[in-house]
Amino acid sequence: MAVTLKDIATECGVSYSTVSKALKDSPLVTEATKRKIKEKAEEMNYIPNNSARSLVSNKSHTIGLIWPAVDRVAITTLATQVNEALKQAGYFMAVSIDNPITAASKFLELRFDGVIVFDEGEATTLPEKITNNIPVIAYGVARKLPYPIINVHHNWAMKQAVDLLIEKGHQSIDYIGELHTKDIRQIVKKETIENYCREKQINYRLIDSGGLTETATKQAVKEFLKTETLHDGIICGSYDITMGALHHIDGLESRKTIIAYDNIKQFKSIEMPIYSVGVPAEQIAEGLVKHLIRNIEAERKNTSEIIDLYPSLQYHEKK
Amino acid sequence: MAVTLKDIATECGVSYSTVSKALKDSPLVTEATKRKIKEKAEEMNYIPNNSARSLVSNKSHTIGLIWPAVDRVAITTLATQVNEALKQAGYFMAVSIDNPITAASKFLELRFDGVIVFDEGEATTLPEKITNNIPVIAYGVARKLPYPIINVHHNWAMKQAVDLLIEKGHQSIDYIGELHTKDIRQIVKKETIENYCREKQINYRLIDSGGLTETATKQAVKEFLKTETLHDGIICGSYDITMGALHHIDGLESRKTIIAYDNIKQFKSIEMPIYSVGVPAEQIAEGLVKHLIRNIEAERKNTSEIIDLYPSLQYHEKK
DNA sequence: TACCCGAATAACAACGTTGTTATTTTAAGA
DNA sequence: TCTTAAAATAACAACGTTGTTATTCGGGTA
Repeated sequence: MAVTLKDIATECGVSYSTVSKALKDSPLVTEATKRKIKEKAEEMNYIPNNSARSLVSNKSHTIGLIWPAVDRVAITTLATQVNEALKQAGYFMAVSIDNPITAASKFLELRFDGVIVFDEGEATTLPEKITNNIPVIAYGVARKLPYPIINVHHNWAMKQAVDLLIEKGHQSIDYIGELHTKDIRQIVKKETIENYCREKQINYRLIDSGGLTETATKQAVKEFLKTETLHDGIICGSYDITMGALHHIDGLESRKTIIAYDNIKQFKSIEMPIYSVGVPAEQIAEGLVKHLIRNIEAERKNTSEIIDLYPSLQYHEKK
Repeated sequence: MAVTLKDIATECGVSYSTVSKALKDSPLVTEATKRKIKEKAEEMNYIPNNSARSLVSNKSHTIGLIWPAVDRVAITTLATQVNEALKQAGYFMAVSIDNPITAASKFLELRFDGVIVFDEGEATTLPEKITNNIPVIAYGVARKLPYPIINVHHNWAMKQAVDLLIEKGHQSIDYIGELHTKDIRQIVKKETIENYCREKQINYRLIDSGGLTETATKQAVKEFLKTETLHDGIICGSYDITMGALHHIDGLESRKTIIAYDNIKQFKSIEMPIYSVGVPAEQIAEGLVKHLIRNIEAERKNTSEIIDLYPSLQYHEKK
């Protein structure tokens, strides 16, 4: 069916091993021969067989990304960045949106070179039976795993946010975010606010956004405002939550300081200036890829390390 | 490194070909031997090598999905459904969010069995050089391609919507949707409204949502309402656009009829009852998978056919 | 002219499977 | 006990590559 090295060899009147060498620019083949072979290969639309290559070289130059919850906008940006970073490093990224164990098993069967997991807590833990056999790196909230995890330090971000509000003179803080959830990211943010505000002896309230979407938040804040008013120092748990809350915040209320948590850069077309805190997706992607590739190339066993990335504050004004 | 058939064979004191047969439950091996081998394989954590299998059988039982724009919610639902349908049919789905040509070339090298493309028009057309070598099916708006495309007939949907509004007695229609875009889906919807309303001699206005998001629509409709008012018959181009528009529509205005275009089923927690029109994602997924698998198994060449799926109207009320 | 050396190319083994063919083992019948 | 057929298992070729080893082919030198 498909064109093989042998077909090209027959066509060019050389042996197939010469074709193999020619196509990978080996110095063992004359320039003239190489040129002829390459032309012929192009003409015949030769497509290398990765299965055969992988069989002999034990390399597929493909990385599997396990991404069970394809929704969040922030993480979509991250996926794109990871794809880019991997491409740069000479690897192809194949995503599975299946459940983590199924996905990882298949990646193993396909002899991919490594696995990246968008970790969502317990349900996305890969068993050692799998992780003993392939380099893995996770992205998520710090926890003990048989493979490294990159942690964007949500609590450090929240502390920075609180510190800024204090510095700006706010004595009372409102945190708007998802409170009733199993999403570990949201839990960490919420709990950090609680603990740190107590520690700093600052008043705080937790306002449930009722979900991670703009719509949910808009509705929730509307309800909240029926009986209470918002404080001037506000921390929002995500980009979408910020957008939802902003429906009810007058752009001219310059007393207010709003800090949004997120990993994306563009906070554009917002009426009032806001702060954001988080690790840029690009930086996370780079970290994931760098660590994974290093482990692949060193043929190192997975370790339990936790790799911390520290968020930074940014100020956004409508241009 | 990894455990192979040979390792299991040595361990069990049989030949590797017997192990191969045992593991796939061939009747050529005694039950007792099979049991012993299977236990040993499990114990040794044997993971079949897909590269080797693929090399000899020319099957990888893997389908590549080309999905260059990982964002829209509706299409996320579809991806999940496609994954499910493929799994049901015994195939694994690997997604690439890279550009279509790169993705398809890699799928070819990896010797995947077929390709599904979420078509976005010209930029996502695969060249025959690729499509001559692997079964392909696209999902998008009907157009001539060297491979089949499943078309959800946006224009038929829009016509149904207009017909319903006419039937309900509305003489003037507002269409809220993305007007300035290269997204062919949006263009088709817009143009169908224009042409069909003219044909039916109905007044219509096109209101630009300024994008496909809820936020953009909310803002756009707000602007619009500063100088004009909405008609009672309203068609919204998507789920998110509907949500955006609903911010400005009083839940009690029962004179109004709102029809939302989308392929998802859940239009929940909406204040006022609305209609929706579209082909359910599940049905699209089923169509894609059925056609693709059929072509794979029949080893048929790709054809240029256009496969139409017809949308249906649904009524949604808050429960 | 015969010899040798290096350059160019060819031949071959291996990777881990599957499916076909060959060999061994088992048990039944005489 | 021997023969024979069937059942069980073993051996082998093939899939398309890569990397190593073997062979061939031209010169240049004696």
